[in-house]
Amino acid sequence: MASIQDVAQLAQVSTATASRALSRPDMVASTTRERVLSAARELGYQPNVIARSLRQGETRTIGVIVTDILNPFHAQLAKGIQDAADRHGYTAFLFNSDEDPAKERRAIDTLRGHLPQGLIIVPTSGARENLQALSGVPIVELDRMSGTPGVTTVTADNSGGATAATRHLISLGHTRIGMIVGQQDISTATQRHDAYRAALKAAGLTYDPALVLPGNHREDDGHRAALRLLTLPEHRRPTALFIGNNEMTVGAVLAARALNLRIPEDLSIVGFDDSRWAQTMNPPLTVVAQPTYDLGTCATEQLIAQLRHPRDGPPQHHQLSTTLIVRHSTSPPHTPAPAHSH
Amino acid sequence: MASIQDVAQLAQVSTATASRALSRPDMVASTTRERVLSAARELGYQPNVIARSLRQGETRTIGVIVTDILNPFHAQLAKGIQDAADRHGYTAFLFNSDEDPAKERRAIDTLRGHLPQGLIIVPTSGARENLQALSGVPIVELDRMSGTPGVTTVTADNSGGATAATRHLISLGHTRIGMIVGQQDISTATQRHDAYRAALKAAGLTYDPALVLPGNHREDDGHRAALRLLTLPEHRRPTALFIGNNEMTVGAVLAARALNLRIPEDLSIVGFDDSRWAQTMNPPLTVVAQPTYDLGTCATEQLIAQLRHPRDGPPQHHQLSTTLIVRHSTSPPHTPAPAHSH
DNA sequence: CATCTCAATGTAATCGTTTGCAACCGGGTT
DNA sequence: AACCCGGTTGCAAACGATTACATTGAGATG
Repeated sequence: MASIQDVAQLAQVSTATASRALSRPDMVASTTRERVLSAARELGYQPNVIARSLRQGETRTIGVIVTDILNPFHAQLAKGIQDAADRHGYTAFLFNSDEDPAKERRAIDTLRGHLPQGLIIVPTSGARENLQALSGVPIVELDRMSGTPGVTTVTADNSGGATAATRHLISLGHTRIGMIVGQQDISTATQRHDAYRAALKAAGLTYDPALVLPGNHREDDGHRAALRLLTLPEHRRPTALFIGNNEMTVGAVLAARALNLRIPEDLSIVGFDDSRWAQTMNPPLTVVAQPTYDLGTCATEQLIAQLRHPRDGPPQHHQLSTTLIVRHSTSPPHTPAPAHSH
Repeated sequence: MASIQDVAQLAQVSTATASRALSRPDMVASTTRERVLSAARELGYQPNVIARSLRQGETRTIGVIVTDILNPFHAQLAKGIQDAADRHGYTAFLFNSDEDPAKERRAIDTLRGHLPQGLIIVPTSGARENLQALSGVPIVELDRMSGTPGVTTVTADNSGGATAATRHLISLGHTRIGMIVGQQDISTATQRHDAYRAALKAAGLTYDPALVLPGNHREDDGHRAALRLLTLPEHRRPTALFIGNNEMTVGAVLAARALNLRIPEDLSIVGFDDSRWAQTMNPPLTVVAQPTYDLGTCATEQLIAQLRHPRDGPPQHHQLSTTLIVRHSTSPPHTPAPAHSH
């Protein structure tokens, strides 16, 4: 691999001038500049980022840690981040924590050695502790908030989305609305849960804890939880489910199918986060859509702005709006044969 | 960030001993070693990978370029690669070419500056040219083969899969089997196409070029192609479709639905590559499944083996087997009302 | 014509590590 | 007592870029 020494030698100048010709064109005479540039071209010279980073103390690299790259939601976040970073001349280093604090810790340590100039992270429940190892590096938390002090956050309007979802079900006439909620220590889960509860209350419906089950964000958690909710005795079984994340929604839909419940006739379902799957499943799923790709780009823009002009002020919190997309998995509840006239 | 100098100073040794204590424990007296290690621990020392790479000329980094991280197939490849790389102490640098040779070129250039020790790539049609910039770096082509000389390849058994898919449809009694095939210059597309053709021939069926349409691997290509095939006059319309990749299959299914064709009664469909979507769509899709994650890990193992023991022999070609999974999107053709008695 | 100025270039230090080589030391051998 | 040996350690040179500072030379100024 050609080094700048080779370029300098071929162009008959010192490495200093060669370097300047390439990165500070106006500091060198035009004739020499040409000589250097053509030498570089001839040798296929590509600057050694490693050496440059070492000298300059800046790597033009940002770290990215998501919890599950196989989840299309995260894949899309990652793509938004990478595209935006690329536009600004930064390289994004992508890691996976698999929702496991220990893996997150390892990712952070590996990252640290690479001297990232900033970090965008979808935090696990251990993030608050793990992130202490990275003091001095600007951090943007994406999608969730771990409560780490001083970090900028970029999230979706979870409350608004959950409120809209719950109101939608209420307006259709549902009174027994179940919810499958994510981990208690993940901000998105609690926000959605709180909003659901508030919306019920605002409509004068009672909040029934028996209709709310926790899950660990994965498909089988959704499956298990849905199975329990949907096998309650007929008069207590929820006629609608609001499910707190995309993966669990898949599990819940499959559980409903396994029980031979028709959607939406026997059970209305609203999921959180739109996806290819939600659009093409049968029937198409009513969901709260998030601006996923934009969440990624927004986080990146924020981070890079911060790298350019280091802030002192309090950390910022950006919230992108969500949209309820009504498809065909929701309808008025099917009133059971023996009319229940109050 | 604490450097090795700080550690050395705190432990009252030279940087040389500090370095050795950390990376060549047996070269230093146990008491000094302890002193250094505890100093390192106390300072939270994390070696600067950049400086180390510069000195050693090896970065313990491998580049990864896939064509579309949003495609679950590629996301899974990426995960397989990252997990395996991690196990061997390598860091994977992930890039996206978006199926665009120019972007692939840029990714390679960026990568080059980071001095990756090897590259795993799902090549675009321009790869053969683009890869010349990386001479000297071991390369493994994954999923597809660009024809670049000297590179190791790790692919799925496309021929076997396509053969099984076609035979399955034939054995059900279909005689007009259409195919939507990927780009001509991508090896997976041509292999699947050739096998399909051969299987038809072996069964004594004629290959009808009008039933074979090309697509660019994306959903809307599949949609468009399927629309054209399925609106052929009744007696020429295919009763079954074999579709050459996962994204296009989505488009084709949606096209069939738009035309109110029932699957499998009016149209049998076999897709290539399994997915969550294929399993949960209605009806569940018959597919040729690929060992996606394993393709990723296999590629990584191959690459790392090569880094350890540089080869001179001819490049190796590994092929992982595929499996036909029969679900409910395929059935015998529905004989039209006016019996077509031979 | 001496001096000053400024643009263009070169010299060499620097970033944090690793590592070849030399130095040192204590103990065994001759 | 001189020598050697092997285990520890330190000194200093790399790696490839950038950049503070020194140098050069040509043209402008007095």
